Amino acid sequence: MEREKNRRDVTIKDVAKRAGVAISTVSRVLNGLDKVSEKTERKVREAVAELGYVQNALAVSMVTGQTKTVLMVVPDFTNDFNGSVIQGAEEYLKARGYTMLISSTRDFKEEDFEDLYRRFSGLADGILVVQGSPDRLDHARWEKPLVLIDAYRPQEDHYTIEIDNEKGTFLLTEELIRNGHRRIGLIGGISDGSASGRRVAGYLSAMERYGIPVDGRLMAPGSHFEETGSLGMAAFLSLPEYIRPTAVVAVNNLTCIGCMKVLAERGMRAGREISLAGFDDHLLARYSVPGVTVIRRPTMEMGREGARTLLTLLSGETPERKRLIMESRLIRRGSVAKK
Amino acid sequence: MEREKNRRDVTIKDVAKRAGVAISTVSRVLNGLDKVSEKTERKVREAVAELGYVQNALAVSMVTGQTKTVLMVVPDFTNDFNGSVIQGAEEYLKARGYTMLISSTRDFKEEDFEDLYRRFSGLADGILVVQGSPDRLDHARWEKPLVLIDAYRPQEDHYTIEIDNEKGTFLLTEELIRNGHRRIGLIGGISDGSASGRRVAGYLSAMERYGIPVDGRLMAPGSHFEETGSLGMAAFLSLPEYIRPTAVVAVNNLTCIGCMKVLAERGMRAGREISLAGFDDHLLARYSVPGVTVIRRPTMEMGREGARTLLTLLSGETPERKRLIMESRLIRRGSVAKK
DNA sequence: TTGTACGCGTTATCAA
DNA sequence: TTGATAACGCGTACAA
Repeated sequence: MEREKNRRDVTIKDVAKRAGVAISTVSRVLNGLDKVSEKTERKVREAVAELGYVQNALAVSMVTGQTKTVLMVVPDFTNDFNGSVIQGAEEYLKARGYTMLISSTRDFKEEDFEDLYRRFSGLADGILVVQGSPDRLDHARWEKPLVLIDAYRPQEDHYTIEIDNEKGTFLLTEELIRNGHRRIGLIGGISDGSASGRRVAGYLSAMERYGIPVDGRLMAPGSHFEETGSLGMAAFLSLPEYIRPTAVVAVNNLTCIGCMKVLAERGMRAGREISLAGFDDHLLARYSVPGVTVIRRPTMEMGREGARTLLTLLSGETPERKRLIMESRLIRRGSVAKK
Repeated sequence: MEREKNRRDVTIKDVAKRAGVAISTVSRVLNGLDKVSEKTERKVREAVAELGYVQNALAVSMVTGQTKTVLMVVPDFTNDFNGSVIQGAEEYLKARGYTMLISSTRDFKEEDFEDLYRRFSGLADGILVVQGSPDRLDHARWEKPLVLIDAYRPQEDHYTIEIDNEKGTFLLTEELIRNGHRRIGLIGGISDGSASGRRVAGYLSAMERYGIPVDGRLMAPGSHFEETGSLGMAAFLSLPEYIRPTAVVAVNNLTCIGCMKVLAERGMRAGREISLAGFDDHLLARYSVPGVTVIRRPTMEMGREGARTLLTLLSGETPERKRLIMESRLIRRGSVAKK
């Protein structure tokens, strides 16, 4: 069935006729560019109000080449880290007259992004990507401004908003060590040169720094999924006691949640049978009893700064730096027990 | 600074020239409408491939009057109910060639929506609103297809995707009663004729059904925020013991979380010092120890069905019913103790 | 200071 | 089966 196209919306032409001026005059008033006499300006504004005219953004985009729209790409919407980043970005963009298109891409495969680029290149002025952790996309095919959030790009081939991931796991591991733990497990993480790899590195460097030999059996690498956490924790718990870690570092929020799930199922508690420290200050970390020691990232702010950087790029200016590394901090809670 | 407008993208004109045909012919091939000889079709496809032509969606929208875009409005992105609904909707839309614009509106005030309507009426074909709970917007100013998710519209003035909210709190309250509780508190909810009011109603009708007099001191109404939960729970805990509720129903996920926060702060646990039952199967309900008895709603599916209904509307057809009431179920966990 | 007219990339109508 | 061309709504040189 056909959708009528001509809703017979009020156009600039109608306004011009009503105000008794040319459409170019209306345009000038609307965009406040050239000089317009007060009298005509008033006439135009009245006509606009009376007719309830609203600019057709599509038509504007056609001629200006700008859409005033930003595309945001996230792995999914159910992860509260992503939700928070989106929130920060959306508020910033909206306040500046930008509109946000959004798409989720669980896989972050090269070809999925090719599709995205194709579909959105005409629709958005720029793109904001929250990078699922193992990621090697080069994004070279997207020719417009691009900002990556939560990505690790030491080669500085793109603008990025990051935190110091290595430092994060370093601090977590150190915190465990300082509480007397030596058999410390690491759950999740993939040493592939991405942000995830930095977290693994942080664990390793803390161990080395404190002279604790790393035991391969206490490392359960994997993608940043809940299941990685559950499997890892379950595996650790079934190790003979003399090997079993007394404390665990979970590499991100999902793996941390997976760990807690297993503990819950077995009637165990973090900080009692085993200590736990993780990334991101999610609901469960904050309000479970005991709370979980975590690295808290400025999630909302990361979204906001990503948006800010993108708009700077869009305005034709050059942001101060390619990599913006934001502060995160260690939050101590009861999940870490003295040994 | 000026952003160059002519990225000199490949246009349909370029393809036409390269293929040695008229642009109208290229358009026909692309849209597969009229008959085109195999030979010319092949020529056109080759030209498209060689030039890497991609349609300018804006220009298409200008002439067709359709944007193939849907606007989704949510109160915020950090609430995992919203995240899950978005996920369901976005996947459905994307799979059908639709693009999703998104905007968050914490307030759900009439005037904020007026703005939204204005800004997006030219940009989206339809709108999908996840309604913050106390809501009386009539949405009359939005003239295109509209679907409300998680709204209560007995007057059937809009298409809605709902669950039976009254039944939800009824079941939760009943569950507490069956476990021997009689002094049952209700936290959150506003009896304003919206979905929130139905939840209050469910509590009241369960109490009545089981012949338990309702004590006004055990009702802590309020908006669906975390703070309503914390304040309510704190207030209950400070009541003298002979009045204090032995169990509490939290009216939504945030209020439930607020309750748990207070319990955590005081070293108390749901199911021990006080029983707790709530709405929505969030992280904390699932994995805290003990888990929380909740009504689980089919969140992802609600998003999907909302999108489906909207696309049905957009295709010019009429959905089977105005109100789609989806099934939710009670999940029993340790937060409810026998009395 | 204001108006005319062209162009943005596409679809759709009408001829050929 | 194909081609030419008028919209779509707007911004903007350029002319007046």
